[in-house]
Amino acid sequence: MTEAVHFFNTMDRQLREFHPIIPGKVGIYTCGPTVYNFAHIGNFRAYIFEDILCRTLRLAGYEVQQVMNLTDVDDKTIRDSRAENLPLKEFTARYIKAFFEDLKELAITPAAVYPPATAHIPEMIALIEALFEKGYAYQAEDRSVYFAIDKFPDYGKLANIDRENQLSGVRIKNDEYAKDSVADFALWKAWDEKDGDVVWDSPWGPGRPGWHIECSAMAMKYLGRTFDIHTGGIDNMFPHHEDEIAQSECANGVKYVNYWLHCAHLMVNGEKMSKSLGNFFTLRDLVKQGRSGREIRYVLLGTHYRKKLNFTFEALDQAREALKKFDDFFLRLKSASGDGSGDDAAAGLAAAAVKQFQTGMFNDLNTAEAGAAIFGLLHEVNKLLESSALSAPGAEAVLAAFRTFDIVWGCFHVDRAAEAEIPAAAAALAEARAAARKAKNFAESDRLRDELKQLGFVVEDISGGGYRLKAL
RNA sequence: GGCGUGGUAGCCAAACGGUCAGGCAGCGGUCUGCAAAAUCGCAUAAAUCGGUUCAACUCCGAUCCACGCCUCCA
Repeated sequence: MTEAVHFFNTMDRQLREFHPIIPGKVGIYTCGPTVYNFAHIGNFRAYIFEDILCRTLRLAGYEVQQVMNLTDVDDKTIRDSRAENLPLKEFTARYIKAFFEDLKELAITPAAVYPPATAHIPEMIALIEALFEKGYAYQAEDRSVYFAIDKFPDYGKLANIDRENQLSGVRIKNDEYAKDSVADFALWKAWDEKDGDVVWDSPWGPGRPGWHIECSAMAMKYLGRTFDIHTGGIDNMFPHHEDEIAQSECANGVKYVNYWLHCAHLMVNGEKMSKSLGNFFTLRDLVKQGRSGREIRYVLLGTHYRKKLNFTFEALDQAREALKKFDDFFLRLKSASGDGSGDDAAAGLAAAAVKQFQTGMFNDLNTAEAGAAIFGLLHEVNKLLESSALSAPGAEAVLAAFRTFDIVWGCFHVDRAAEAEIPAAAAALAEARAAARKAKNFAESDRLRDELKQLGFVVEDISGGGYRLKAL
């Protein structure tokens, strides 16, 4: 059983109910990283969006097969590996490793497959051969192989690009191109000196695949000639995705993708964050500054994926406060020992909140609406806790709702295995403070509280004489 | 030049033609030895100018501003 979900399909710019090719199953292809550097959080905005998408589909009852490629051969990987005098494979391995570490830090659920481009050269060659047979590919004087976009009348349908108008102003160096038309893109790039030892044999001579063909070949290998969802950053829409469509549909004669979902940019100080502009933070930078993956995840999922997100440190501060609030809430729930008179109410509130949460997420991933459901539940249940109306069963119903939220949001960690370990020294101080307090020696108890703070712990008194010790 | 997106309170961010978004921060009260946490209450909106309508933040038009794609980019 699956529930109805709606997505905005870039192809026709409409909100559409999602219908998979095979009932109950979804195949998703995502353009992954080019592994020539550490990914920055602008990149991770897209990966978080895709993670949220997959998790939402799972919540709706789908079995999700996500494929994310690793572009481990292209102009930049070759350029930078040579600059460091490293074999390409060794160079990219470093960033592949870093990428997976970063995914883990952000609690991104791994895709089913991460196919590297260099392991799929034969598939790419086969695809180019098919394009040759059907007359869509040609080899130019520079020995590279190009796709002839004039042969594909649908070219531009995704990005809504009109070739005639498009090409006049921008590209003036027509004469420098060996290809027939300036817009034609490379399927196979003939070897040149700059490529060094990065080279494969092909029916057209030594060289390497063009970037676009990598994705087409791997997507259809793992998901079939037509699959459900293709995602990526909006800047990949043209030309990359447009080119994928051209190659794939011309080679196969069938529709390539049913739903295209594109994520808007992450901005910093009002400008796109990108490697080429140099205005980027890597995840590592932020972690080094004491920001957690959890906080960053919370910030990145807070804005609707089709809207630009302006990244600020203030937003990270806000995330920290909000998450702290939830952590505290879970602790109080777990030790709820009221009279139980509010348990039924809590269960009802939890069920309603889950429903609203789903309504939001299933409506084109409206995280803001889902968030309102989450905070609403927090607020109402806090009142029940305040009046000691909640006992274990009621509290458990609420915790269960948060586990459901976390299927998608992945940042609450209701059942984090161990709470931060309390060192013996801190526990002793807290005990001493409790004793001083009991003896109404408040000067001493305040002094001990300050000492605890030095150790990184906050102590909160609970009415009735108890206290709670929390890591700062 | 072509194509496209957006401008909501101090900050972040939704829905919706008529009734509350939500969060963070702030202010006042309750609780507390004092705090903290929680809780109750409060305030601050819809770039500008027109139009449609009984009614517009929500629809239409114009203007201004910002940003993106058209070239490697999530």
